[in-house]
Amino acid sequence: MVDNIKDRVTIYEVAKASGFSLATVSRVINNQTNVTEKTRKKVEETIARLGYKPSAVAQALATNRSTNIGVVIPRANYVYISNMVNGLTEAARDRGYVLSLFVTSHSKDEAISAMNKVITSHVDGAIIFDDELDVEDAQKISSYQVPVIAVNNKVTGDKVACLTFGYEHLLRDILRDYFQNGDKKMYFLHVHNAGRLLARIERAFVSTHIEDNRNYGILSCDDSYSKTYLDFIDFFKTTKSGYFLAYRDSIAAAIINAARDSHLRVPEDVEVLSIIGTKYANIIRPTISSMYIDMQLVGHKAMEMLADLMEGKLDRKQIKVESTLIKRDSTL
Amino acid sequence: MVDNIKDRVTIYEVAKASGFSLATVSRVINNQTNVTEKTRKKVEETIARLGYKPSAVAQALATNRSTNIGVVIPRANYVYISNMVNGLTEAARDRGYVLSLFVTSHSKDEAISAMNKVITSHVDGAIIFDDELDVEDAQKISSYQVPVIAVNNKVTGDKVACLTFGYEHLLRDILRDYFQNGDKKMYFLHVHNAGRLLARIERAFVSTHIEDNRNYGILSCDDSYSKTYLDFIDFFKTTKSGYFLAYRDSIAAAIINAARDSHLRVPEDVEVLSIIGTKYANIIRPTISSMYIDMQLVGHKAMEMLADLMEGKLDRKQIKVESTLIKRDSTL
DNA sequence: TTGTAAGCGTTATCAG
DNA sequence: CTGATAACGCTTACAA
Repeated sequence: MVDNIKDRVTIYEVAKASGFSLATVSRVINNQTNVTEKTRKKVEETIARLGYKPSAVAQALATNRSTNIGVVIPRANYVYISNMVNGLTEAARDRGYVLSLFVTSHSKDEAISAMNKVITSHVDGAIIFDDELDVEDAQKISSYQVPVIAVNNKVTGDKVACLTFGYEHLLRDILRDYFQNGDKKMYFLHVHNAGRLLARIERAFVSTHIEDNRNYGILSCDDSYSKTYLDFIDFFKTTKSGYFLAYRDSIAAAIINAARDSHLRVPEDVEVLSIIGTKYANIIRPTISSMYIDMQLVGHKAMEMLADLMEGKLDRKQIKVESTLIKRDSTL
Repeated sequence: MVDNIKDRVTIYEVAKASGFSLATVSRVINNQTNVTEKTRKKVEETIARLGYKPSAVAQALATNRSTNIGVVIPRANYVYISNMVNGLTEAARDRGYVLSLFVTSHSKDEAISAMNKVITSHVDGAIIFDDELDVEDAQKISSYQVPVIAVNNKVTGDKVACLTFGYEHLLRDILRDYFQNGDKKMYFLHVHNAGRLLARIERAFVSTHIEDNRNYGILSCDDSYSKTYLDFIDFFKTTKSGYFLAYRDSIAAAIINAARDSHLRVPEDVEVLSIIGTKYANIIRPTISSMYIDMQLVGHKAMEMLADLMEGKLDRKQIKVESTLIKRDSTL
């Protein structure tokens, strides 16, 4: 076993113990070919015996590559973010990279400080999925020679590429289809400060209604299940029907539960569509129709783009992932 | 292979441009006191002008501290794990640490390889929450001078401490209480390979029943909503009542939905308790009674322990976080 | 095939 | 208060 009193074993000690030079040991570590099989064996044996592990820090300094990827996100525990992170970790691992997490907690200050840390951290590349950061920030970081993939943010530049989400198109289709066949007034659940994505979708909602000369409603709500539930218990005292577009499953569930508790039928009286659908949309009764993007896949794609960008062989610098409609029981 | 137009600005260039030495610039960077205000100003001005950011890699090599914490987890997108990770990131950020994520995908090989990466990565400490890793692994990593907090795994050692979850106690209380007042047969939902925690809880379930000379059932199920739902649709064709303990909310929801679709009443005919409760337990109808541990808090605690351990001032090397029962509508 | 030695960008220990 | 200079652990020409 390993002696745990002393400091880490270094390449020097391996060299000395094996009777070879630093360079040779280094070659063995890095699987270089120009080493005799005999030498390699001996060195590997001493490495195993001493329990030597190369220091990624020293390697990074020497090679100017850290094999670290920075990931900037507002929080780690939103379902769609953690799904993306999981996709990223898998794809990163397959390529030999390690992820470093930088969370911004939805504040601009934290976001700026996160960006600075990303730069000092000497990551080989970064994935940024954060509404607090805008085009300038992404470009700033790339001016430090850090290739960046911006998620949900249209940015381009020398070492910057982006992966955006396509919701508007699908939303317009859904709305126009509903204009044909549906009869309820449509409401958009506005959440204050819920970010660019929701804002964009809301704009699409509004403009489609205006273009088609339709009446619509915007309802402000809290990004919390309980609060929204209570608000809608109130709302349904006077309003007895409607088609509601909610940001996430939990908000959609709040509306559904409030509707039912107000003796309204879903979807006959009240229809609900969740914009960011997760697997929970399928568990809640009635199941919630939703727009869906596979965020694990997004993670994989983003990592793939980043790897290509780092190697300078990324051709398409803008990729759009389209959402799909998953029709369930909360809509007709 | 590197074709960067312009390399990063280094401390050398700042020194040259400002007319001071490396040492002085370094002092300014590190906010040392022994620098004239005038000098500091000048240096800071050049730093800003050149856009210089110190290299964390070089700092790490020089100081032998990376300000990185390794986090080993099976996946990033389980709700309770991502909650813990979010707690960790917050607590880490407050202490100036950055998290590096190592995911093991539930495989022993990946787990071993993750551990090796943790060691090579030169992290200042590690948090391990992974069932593939056992006591030896945690001790091995700590033999590399890496302080470790093992979550959900009782380990001790020089640089190792642990944070475990208390479910058994509460479970026994719940069961014994039910033995007094309840009348249904209790079933435990066994999920193959769902890890140590569930296995431990299952043992407590069985032993309590045996001690009290009670009849019980163990049902094997898949860790998937849809499969479990179908299984229970089948199950409820012959069995018309029961008290079911399910690992997670989604499994509990599958039972509830299957029961209702089989015209059984919840909780009158079928009672369900979720072991790892999340916020979704409160959204599903009927709301799901569950045992609960605040995983974000666990993240904070774990980081706090690690910080103390790293500074050699951790007194309690074993901390147990007790779960609480949240009584909702799926049990009587 | 192997060894020597010069970096990589910092910090830290000395002197001055 | 400031400046040389030697580490830190590894890679990589360049030599042998």
